[in-house]
Amino acid sequence: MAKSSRPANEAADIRLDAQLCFALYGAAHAFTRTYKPLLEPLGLTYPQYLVMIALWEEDGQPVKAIGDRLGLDSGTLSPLLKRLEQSGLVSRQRDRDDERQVRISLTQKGQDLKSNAAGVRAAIGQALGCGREEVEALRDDLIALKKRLLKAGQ
Amino acid sequence: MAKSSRPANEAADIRLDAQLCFALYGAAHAFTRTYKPLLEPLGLTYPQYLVMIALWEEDGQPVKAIGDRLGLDSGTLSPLLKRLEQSGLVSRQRDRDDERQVRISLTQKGQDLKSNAAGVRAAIGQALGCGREEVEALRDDLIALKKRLLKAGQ
DNA sequence: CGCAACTCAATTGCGCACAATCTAATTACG
DNA sequence: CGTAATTAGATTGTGCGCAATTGAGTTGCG
Repeated sequence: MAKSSRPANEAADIRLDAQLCFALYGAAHAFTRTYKPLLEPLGLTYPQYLVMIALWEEDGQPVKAIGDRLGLDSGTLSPLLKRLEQSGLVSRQRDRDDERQVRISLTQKGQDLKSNAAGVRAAIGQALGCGREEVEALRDDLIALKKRLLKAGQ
Repeated sequence: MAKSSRPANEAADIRLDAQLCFALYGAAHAFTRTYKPLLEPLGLTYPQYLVMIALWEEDGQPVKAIGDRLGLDSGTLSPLLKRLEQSGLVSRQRDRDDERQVRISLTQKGQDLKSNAAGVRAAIGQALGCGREEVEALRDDLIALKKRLLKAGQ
């Protein structure tokens, strides 16, 4: 049974609260708002933090690889990486074997920042305020959802 | 047991794929990418579509109410609403009883657009490619997640 | 009443997101 | 070999998202 009042024709229910996309939109914004005060002391925005994680996982990646990893293109990454460079966290150098590529490397300062990330992660865990299993289940559902959406768009 | 290879200390797992926030970030982007070609014929962006849904639910709302509903502030809404006005979908007029407020009303064209929204919704349902129950469960999890995050940030 | 506190909307400035375009470098192929 | 097609990254332009500020309007309180 439906859990609350519904229009007669369920298929046409266009209300915001009925829609998965709106719930996703709101939850994503809530997440970045939660991160903001945690990342501010590190001098990072949330997308910059994602790039740093990608680099902590594997240093020296070309821009393209980072873009594939995060689902971003050069139009977003080029200026973002330039800001990270200005912050002294990464350096950028052309690959000698393929001069089209620009490899992004962590500076010492960028590597050192990784230790702070554990604290951020812990604070987020607190804010989530629910068990690891729940979080992992939701995460996996979202990954599956993303795959279905991307596949549907070819 | 863990479902895949993991660093020794699970609590410190900072990998992108381990994180709920990244899954959420990716799913949200995948959603707006799925919407984009569907909304383009209507001349709407995804956030504009959300505003239109809010107005189809209740016409004549002040900017503040729309902002509360969508979690956006006037810095985002003022220019967005101006664009909707230029598209001929809404009109804006100051409330006579409280001249601080600007009420947003649907034009005839804005009201007519609602019928197209059903098609958009159906196409998204196709792209989701999974049962209504699953979608609703995920939606409710996300709404709960959002509430927890916002509460944690006071 | 009169002034302080508050509320609403708009604006400015910065950063992300993405389409479209451009340049340079590499690869494929005749 | 040489030209066409492809690929990487940067740039430009538009729109969202949000903090901070501004200014007009309203409310509260002595």
